[in-house]
Amino acid sequence: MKSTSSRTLLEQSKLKYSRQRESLLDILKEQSVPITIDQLDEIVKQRNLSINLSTIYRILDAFQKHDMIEKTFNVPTQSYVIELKHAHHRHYLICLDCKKMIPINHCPMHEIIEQIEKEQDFHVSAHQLDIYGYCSDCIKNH
Amino acid sequence: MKSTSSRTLLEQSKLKYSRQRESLLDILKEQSVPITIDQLDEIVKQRNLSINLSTIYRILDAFQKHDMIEKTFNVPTQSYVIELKHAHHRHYLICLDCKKMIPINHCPMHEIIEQIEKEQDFHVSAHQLDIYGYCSDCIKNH
DNA sequence: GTTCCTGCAAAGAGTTTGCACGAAA
DNA sequence: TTTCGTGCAAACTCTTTGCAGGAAC
Repeated sequence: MKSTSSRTLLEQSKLKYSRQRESLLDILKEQSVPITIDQLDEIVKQRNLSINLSTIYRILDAFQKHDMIEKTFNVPTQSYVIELKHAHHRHYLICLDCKKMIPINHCPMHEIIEQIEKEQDFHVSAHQLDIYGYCSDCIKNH
Repeated sequence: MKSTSSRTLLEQSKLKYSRQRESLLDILKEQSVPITIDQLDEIVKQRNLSINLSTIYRILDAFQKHDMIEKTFNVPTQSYVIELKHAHHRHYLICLDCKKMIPINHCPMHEIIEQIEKEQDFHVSAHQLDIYGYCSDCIKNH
């Protein structure tokens, strides 16, 4: 399975091409879990891509405005994390010890949200759910 | 129903008494929904309580370490919010328009968490859930 | 040729820290 | 008397902004 090229993704999102935008999209596509802006900047530096940090912020803003990424808040590390939007949105188990993020495959919120919309006079359009605890590796080592 | 005095709450949490700590606890106890550090500072100023902002940060740290408050992240406003811990933890419907936070009375996560602990090798100890959308007032006005 | 993206440096917001003084126990 | 909380100012981190040059279309 070959994924859409970053160049095409930019076109589809009606964003101008630039080397910097392509590189950041490439990096985000490789990630299996969300990363911080700091980690993103680190990867950029490791690969000698030479992208200014303020440019990274501006590009992430553009990606967010064009609905290409999700920026959420990771409580245990107290930092923002970024991920490309997936066809089906994801939730994570977050280990309070090693800070690892483990995706949950199915979003368990559908029924709950239906119920809330019925009971409360509120139109739901999104939600955030994170679950904290300890992963099997960290439980073993204690 | 009279709530425990802030002075007693401090004793129970094994924190030294101070005028500043008592005042902040008093303010937090009055709130029906979480508030930002900025809003807390505003209330302090309105009441001429004269508490330095760095002291507010230090006191909130102490409260958090002693498990007296919850500090979460409010996505629509992109800011931290603080609330006293309740006997039963709460989740909120957050209006993307007026930013109002509406508490949900019952946490709907129990069964979901049980299922996750069974399926995945992960010990759950906490979770965060926020639901975003539009409240009835804001729907009316559009 | 026009638009808009980028690098750089500087500014800004929010938060933390060192230190001396003062209050609580 | 000892411990520790507080105010103040300065430092620090993360993020945003203005501007001039350069790349995309």
